[in-house]
Amino acid sequence: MFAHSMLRPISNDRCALHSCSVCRDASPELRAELERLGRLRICRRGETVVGEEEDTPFVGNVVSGVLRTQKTLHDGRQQIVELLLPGDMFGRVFAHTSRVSIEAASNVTLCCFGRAGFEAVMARFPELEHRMLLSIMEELNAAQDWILLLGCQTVTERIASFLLILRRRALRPCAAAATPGAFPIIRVPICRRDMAAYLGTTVESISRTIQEMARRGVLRIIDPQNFEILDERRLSLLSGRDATEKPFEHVATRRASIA
Amino acid sequence: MFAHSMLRPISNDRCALHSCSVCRDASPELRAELERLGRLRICRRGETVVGEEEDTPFVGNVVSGVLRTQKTLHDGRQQIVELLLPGDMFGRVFAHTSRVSIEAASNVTLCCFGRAGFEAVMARFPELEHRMLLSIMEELNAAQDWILLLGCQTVTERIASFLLILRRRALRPCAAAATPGAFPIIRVPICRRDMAAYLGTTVESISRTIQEMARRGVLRIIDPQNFEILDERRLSLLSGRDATEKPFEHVATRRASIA
DNA sequence: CGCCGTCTTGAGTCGCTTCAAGGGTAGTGG
DNA sequence: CCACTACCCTTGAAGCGACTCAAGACGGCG
Repeated sequence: MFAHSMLRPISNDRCALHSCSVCRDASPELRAELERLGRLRICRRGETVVGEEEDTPFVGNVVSGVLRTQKTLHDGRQQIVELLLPGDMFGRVFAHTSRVSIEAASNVTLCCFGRAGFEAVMARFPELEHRMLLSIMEELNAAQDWILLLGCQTVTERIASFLLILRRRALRPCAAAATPGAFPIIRVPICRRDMAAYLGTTVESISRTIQEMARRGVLRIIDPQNFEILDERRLSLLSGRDATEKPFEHVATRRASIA
Repeated sequence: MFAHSMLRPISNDRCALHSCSVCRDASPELRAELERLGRLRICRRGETVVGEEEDTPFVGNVVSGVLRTQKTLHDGRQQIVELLLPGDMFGRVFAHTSRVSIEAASNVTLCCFGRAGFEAVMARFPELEHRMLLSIMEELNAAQDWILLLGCQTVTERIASFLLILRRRALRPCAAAATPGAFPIIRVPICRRDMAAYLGTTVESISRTIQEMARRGVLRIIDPQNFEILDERRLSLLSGRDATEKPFEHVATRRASIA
């Protein structure tokens, strides 16, 4: 499996992520250490980077493209647990076997560090271990937010939330350079099948819901992966997470109306 | 709110958790430090320990009882994100505002550390920071497993999984002393409403499903919180996570039959 | 060109929620 | 001590959101 991938020293092709992820604000010594250890790797869409319940030979971060981490039930049902965009880290330090499979949801470029080597650097640079702690806490926050989404939101709300999350990420300073000035455009970097596996629904429901949003003038479908947001306010309301909503309707009915 | 709680120095009532959680295997100096900092606190069922989006004044671990961490949508829908049992830690170090509300799902005893003080100890004892990293990674694993459960399992599967998870926890060496020899009995430490909010369903569905399991001889209902497992094999099959299931049925239909 | 994967759309079905009602038990106060 | 309230759990009936199944359009690639 690894034989299919390209591995080459980072020195030839410098990692562009100095301003993101683990390298951001790192002390010069630490950064030098990481650059020495890092190797660029290119994977094609669909390729498996680390298998479920497999050893984790390396950790790293996404340079370009999208990685998905997913779990599979014995009968074949799959759930995407995390989408990793440029700047995100993948792989678990100190975890000998992975609890998820990590696969390329698009063609990706990765910056990989051998796990053992990375852990050795962590031991020598407490700032790196601290940074990892914060990074994993952030991941945990995102996971718990996803639990809320899957546990008590409708398909419409999930899709609206997802689009808004993508939008927020795209507007972050780090990624802004990649899409200059294209504010009302949301680019979904994955196919419907992955959206469905991430949002806990089906491709058909996603298709129907997005078409319905377009019919109501919330967005315009440029092509299946690109949307122009026409009414951000309404999209936010559809997400069920709008702060300006009536604060408390008094105690819970579990489902919201689709309005 | 805090005025309702009892706070007293741990020295009077020694924390019984030397063998669990952060204190386990800690060096004597670190343990002394933590004992100095820790304060026992008792909360009655329903009490809020830390509110959503509030400051986190302390972190700590559960001594007895059950804590729930939950998120609330603006329209009142709630989702329990985590159940914290004896030995589990609550609160986030380095996180100034909590992303969840932490509430007592039963009467609980907590061992609390002031957050600032705890962080100071972490700075002086790298072993503590490392231990926290591992602990949060474990939490992340659990959260991602819950995403799988909520994203693609039926209500029956969720309930069976939940019961088996409780069972596994009860059998852990740490907790085993508390329930000696009562192997086939599962005690559910929370009410139906909390189960529903944790499993992403409704009290009615839970009630129906459990009654159905009893009718089929999978378990016997001793009382609403206690069940005797009559057919663990079948319960495991119902959970949809049995390892001995046909490994691959070939690609995914999203829902499983209820068999 | 023909195959394959992706996306869309329609029709039918069903699992689960919603709504409604009843019994049981704990806690409270007269 | 006993009403009285409140909450918890259960059960039934009805409705609906989302899934399943099926078919067709579109586009890329060997």
